[in-house]
Amino acid sequence: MEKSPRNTKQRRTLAQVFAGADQPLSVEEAWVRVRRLQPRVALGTMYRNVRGLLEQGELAVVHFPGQAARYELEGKAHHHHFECRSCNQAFDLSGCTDKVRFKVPRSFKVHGHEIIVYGLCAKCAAKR
Amino acid sequence: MEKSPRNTKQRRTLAQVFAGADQPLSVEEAWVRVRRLQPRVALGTMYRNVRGLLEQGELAVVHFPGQAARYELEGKAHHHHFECRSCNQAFDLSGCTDKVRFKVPRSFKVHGHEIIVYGLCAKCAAKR
DNA sequence: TGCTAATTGCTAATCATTCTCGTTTAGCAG
DNA sequence: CTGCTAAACGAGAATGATTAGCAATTAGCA
Repeated sequence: MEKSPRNTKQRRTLAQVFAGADQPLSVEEAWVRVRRLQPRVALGTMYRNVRGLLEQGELAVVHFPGQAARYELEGKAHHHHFECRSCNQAFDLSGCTDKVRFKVPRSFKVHGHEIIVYGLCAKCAAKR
Repeated sequence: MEKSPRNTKQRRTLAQVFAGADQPLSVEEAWVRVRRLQPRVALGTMYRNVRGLLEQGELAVVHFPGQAARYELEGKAHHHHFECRSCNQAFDLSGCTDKVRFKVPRSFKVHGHEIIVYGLCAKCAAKR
């Protein structure tokens, strides 16, 4: 047989936090939320579980240049992200012009792509 | 008056290495090449100078999810990157379908975007 | 209810990057 | 050409994110 991931309380709480999140969370951001529901969870456990959920395909990574990795529930429609250069928050951008064609050499094998748009979010843009 | 960046030997060698590079280099990759021309350069100095050149607008950063930052000469034509998931090398992709339109809320201010295509490079794809 | 391997909490270790500090040196004044 | 001073250097310690190691817990099946 394969593996048998256990349904621990901290794993459940973590999944619950991501399910209730409206934007990608870093491990530490998630940790803060998890501890509100269940104090005394180790940060290391957070990393382990995030990795676990990631491998099970329940979470997806979102990388922002120069920042800690963030995660969100997998299975959303194909979308990309916006990063505010002022407050560093991450936002989801629905849709992606699928016309995106890149001049990748034929010999290369394309698995996917990632697009990050950056600038200022509404709040930060208003402050100027 | 402003600042006065000194024209040191290590700064010159570093610029020279980037000028001769055909792909984005991480600080450590650049370090290896610099030391071939000039042994006994400290890694910390590499970071300092990369940052300096970056601030002077002579270098541009390229971030690859989960990897150390890479740098390349600034001023190339608008282009994006390909990351090989097997050998982790970075390749330049010329051009960018400028039709790329994202559904960013009007209130957001867009500064730019970054696209990363990932998969297998020619060499790694052939090994399968 | 009991057993055992998966999981946890805690701590030490790693990696990339930045910082500190005493020493060297670019580049201008004399 | 010689001196001076702040910028830059080298070496190593410090930081932040993430992973690994290990003894103590515990989920889940017999």
